[in-house]
Amino acid sequence: MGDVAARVGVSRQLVSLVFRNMPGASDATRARVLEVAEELGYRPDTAAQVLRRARSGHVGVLFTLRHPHDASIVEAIYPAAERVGYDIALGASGPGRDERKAVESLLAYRIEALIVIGPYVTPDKLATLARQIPVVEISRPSDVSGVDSVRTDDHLGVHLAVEHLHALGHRAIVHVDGGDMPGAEDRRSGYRTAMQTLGLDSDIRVVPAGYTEEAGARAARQLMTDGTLPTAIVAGNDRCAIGLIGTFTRRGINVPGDISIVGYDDSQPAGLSYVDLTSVRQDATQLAEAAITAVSERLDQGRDTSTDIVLEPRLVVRGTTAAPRL
Amino acid sequence: MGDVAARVGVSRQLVSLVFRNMPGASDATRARVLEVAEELGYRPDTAAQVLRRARSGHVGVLFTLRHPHDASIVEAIYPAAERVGYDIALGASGPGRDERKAVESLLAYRIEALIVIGPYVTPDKLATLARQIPVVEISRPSDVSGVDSVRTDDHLGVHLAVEHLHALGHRAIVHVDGGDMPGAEDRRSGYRTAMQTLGLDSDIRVVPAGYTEEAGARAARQLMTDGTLPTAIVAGNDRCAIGLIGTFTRRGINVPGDISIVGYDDSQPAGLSYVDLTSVRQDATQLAEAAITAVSERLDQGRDTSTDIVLEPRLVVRGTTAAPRL
DNA sequence: GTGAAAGCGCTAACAA
DNA sequence: TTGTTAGCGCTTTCAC
Repeated sequence: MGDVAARVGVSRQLVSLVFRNMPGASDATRARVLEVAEELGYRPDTAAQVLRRARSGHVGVLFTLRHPHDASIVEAIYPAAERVGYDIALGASGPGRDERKAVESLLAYRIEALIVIGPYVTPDKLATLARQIPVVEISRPSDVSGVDSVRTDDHLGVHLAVEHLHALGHRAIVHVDGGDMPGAEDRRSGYRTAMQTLGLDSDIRVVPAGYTEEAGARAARQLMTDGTLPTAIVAGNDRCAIGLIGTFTRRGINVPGDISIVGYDDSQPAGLSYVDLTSVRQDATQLAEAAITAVSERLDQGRDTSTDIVLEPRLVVRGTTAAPRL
Repeated sequence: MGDVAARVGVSRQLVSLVFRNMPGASDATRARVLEVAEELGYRPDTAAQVLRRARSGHVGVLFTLRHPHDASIVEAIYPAAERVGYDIALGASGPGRDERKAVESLLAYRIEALIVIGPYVTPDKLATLARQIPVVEISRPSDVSGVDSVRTDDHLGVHLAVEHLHALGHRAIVHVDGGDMPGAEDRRSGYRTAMQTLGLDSDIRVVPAGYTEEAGARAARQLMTDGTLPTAIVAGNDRCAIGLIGTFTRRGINVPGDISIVGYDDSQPAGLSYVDLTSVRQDATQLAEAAITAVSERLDQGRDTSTDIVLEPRLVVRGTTAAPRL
């Protein structure tokens, strides 16, 4: 930095101002500084900035690499964070890296807040974290005080799915659920109340599964073993739905001819031409923005009460749902 | 840190030693320091460490969030890096975050080397980078001097796939390729020479596609339009294979009954029960370890020549390949 | 717009 | 094992 300053013939703090886009330097000087910096290959050192500043300006994001929908959220977090002036520090967890280590490492970077995507952090761990920095959990209603949550209205989302199937003429609608994954409980209860509202109490049936293709595949096999298939299924999420479809199709059961299937998330695979899955859309961009907004409110506006932001889901009708065969 | 030292009744540098696992502190003191640190919630500040040390001890990893196989590699990089004492700084690129920004930000963290996973960095950009720090490219043979590369022998991998199909009795074997994606060129040429070696010159046919499900789906539609289908396909990668299978299956073409399909990567979806895809395995763990080894050789052993590490692929036979229908 | 001075939290080199 | 000293690259404050 000294080199740049010397070469341009200005002071070091002027160079610092320029790089931080602060007022105090003329446009000409600004341009000159940037030009010389480029020439010299100078780049401000993040570590030094973080060390010197009172605040690090970094928000940690804890995520797993396995879920396409989570990946979309991570992607959307970057531009959202940029808009409010925060940098992102990524922490991956998964086999080979437990989330404890990932969190420790993020904290060592002095992150000011943590956004948690995905299901693998226990509530009490979150509570401990929340005592140190603001924590926002995406996709799961947080029962932990001090932790904000951002999610879509899963109750309503499943309601939309069930209504859609009912409108097509289905009555035997099964819910293949997400077990204890984020949002699964709300989706289950949404299914139950929707069925009741539509007068289908006696058709209520929940098959326990999970948020993976393999869980969907297992549920499909179980349904086939059990005897008569339902005419429609609301799956816990898209991955589960895809596992169901793959398994049914392999056994000669046609989707949507023999059975209609609705997914949840409207993640990238749902839109693929040969999948063409009817799904409940959880907008990744909206979730990301809401999460960053929650962070910014805590950090920049001094909010100190928990918030639970609930976004509205939307049903995206595609080719895996049709009227039941008569 | 001062607090911890004071509380234990030792010097600050002793505390520093303990946290860096350096010799010079007795076991008893070590335990006491750790205990008090825990109690006080003390954690060494990474920014300060990086700033002070001559070397940052960080290796950057540039990746996209879209490919399951890349995700597996990222996961495997963590334990590999830990073993040689490096920390990982993740930089995601994708829609919402271009790789230029991602790289800039990693560089600003003073990373000592960069591992690039995936295809989106242009060779001349890599060359520029390689002048600043060691760069390792995973999955693609690097044509850029100064850039190391780690990959599997794609030529051989496809050869194994073609041989397997030939042994089952196939002759009309098509390659649905990966376009200009990493490794695609080698896979194409591997296909050609394998076909020639087996005396199937006249059956050689390459359909241009890409590394995504949708590219596979398009290729499948094109093959169906073209008239007679081949009896077997070697796909550019697993995602492409899955797109092929999905599209064929939807049109009533049975896999492997009507057509056998081999993927490439042996990524997570290949092993799913209802996919059960025969595929060429590229071991993510091995790739990750080799990449870290290459980094460590440059950084710790002073290697200054480029290296190109080629791992051996292995064919994993599953359910999407069978003898052709007579 | 400048220049001087201080210090973020840590590591390193050395002598004790 | 300890204390001392110095300084990583930057931001901040203040008087000019």
